[in-house]
Amino acid sequence: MNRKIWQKLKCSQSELQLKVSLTGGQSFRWKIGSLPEDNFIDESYIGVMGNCVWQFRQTENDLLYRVLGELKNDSSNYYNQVRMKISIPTVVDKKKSKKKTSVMDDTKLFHSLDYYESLLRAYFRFDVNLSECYAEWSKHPHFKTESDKFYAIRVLDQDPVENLFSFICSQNNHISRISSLVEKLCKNYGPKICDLNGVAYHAFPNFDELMDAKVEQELRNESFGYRAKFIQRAAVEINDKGGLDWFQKVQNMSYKDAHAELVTLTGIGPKVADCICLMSLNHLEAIPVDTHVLKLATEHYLPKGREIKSMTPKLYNEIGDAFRQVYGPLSGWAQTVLFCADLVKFKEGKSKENGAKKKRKK
DNA sequence: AGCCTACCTGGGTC
DNA sequence: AGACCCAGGTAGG
Repeated sequence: MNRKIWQKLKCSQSELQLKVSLTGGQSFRWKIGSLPEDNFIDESYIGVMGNCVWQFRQTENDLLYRVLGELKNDSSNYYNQVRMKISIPTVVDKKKSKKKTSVMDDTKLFHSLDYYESLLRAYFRFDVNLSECYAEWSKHPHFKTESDKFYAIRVLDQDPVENLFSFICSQNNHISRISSLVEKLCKNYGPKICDLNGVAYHAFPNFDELMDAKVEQELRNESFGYRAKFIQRAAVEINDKGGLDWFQKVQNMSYKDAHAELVTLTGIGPKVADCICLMSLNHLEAIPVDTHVLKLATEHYLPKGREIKSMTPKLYNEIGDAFRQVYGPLSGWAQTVLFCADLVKFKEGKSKENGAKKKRKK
């Protein structure tokens, strides 16, 4: 099997919209892009997941994928080590291991095709039938009006380590800057996977790479601002709590207990804790309440006429409960769809404003 | 318990 | 040109 050959995974467009699922603010590692030799006209996405560099695109009935590069030593791969959902049929190529070839020249995949498919099924949560979910959630009028445009947005099942540190970076920030900070973490502390057209692709570092006291200053020099301290401290605290075993434990707790455990870490408050619960610890009833969701909640989910001065823990819980009441056990997924819809509308609104202003200037 | 303020940085507005 | 505002918040008072 060759890296250059596109593989197919059957998947209709009503079950997956790649664009918003990958770039709508859940993960910060997917970029629209292609290789110079690519000669298709549709959009493709390149990014790192599960210690592999992937390229994705989509046809009417299939998800197309290639693995452009991967870490040879993937013992730190969370899908293997932390989740242990997948048994790995590693392809051992004795000839290759004797020869000292760089990863870049290696055109052969390290694992069986089943392995990569299993990764994708887990990552995109293909066990969830999304059309059925949308039908159920559309019983609420707000979801029904929003979902026409924002179809088939999937909640990704991400690596908890990457997810946790990425969302520490997310506070008080735009997606574009969050992405650049996450890239810096990978570039400076993560193992390099391969080079493609002069661009180096790195896996996300393990938390133990971020523990050293000097990391805070290094990150400040890289313009992380006050998040630098949170990252370094959280890494130490995770280690003290048991590292990867701790992530496993938190995943197995009830949602409420997992949330309580996460907020004990420096730099993780209620909102980021819910992001982690929802996106990488399998607690799909978690509702991250940020400024956008607060707005949605007051407009559509809370009793009207209430004056809101600030976000208190009590109000935070009320909003989460209101969404859980309406959307049930996968309410965090429904909330993600609404959030993406609101985010895109917010952006469009801004660009319209700007367009109008430019016109006025003329 | 609720409310306030400081916190880094980069991009946009006026 | 140079304040000022804001962005998927959190800690500490």
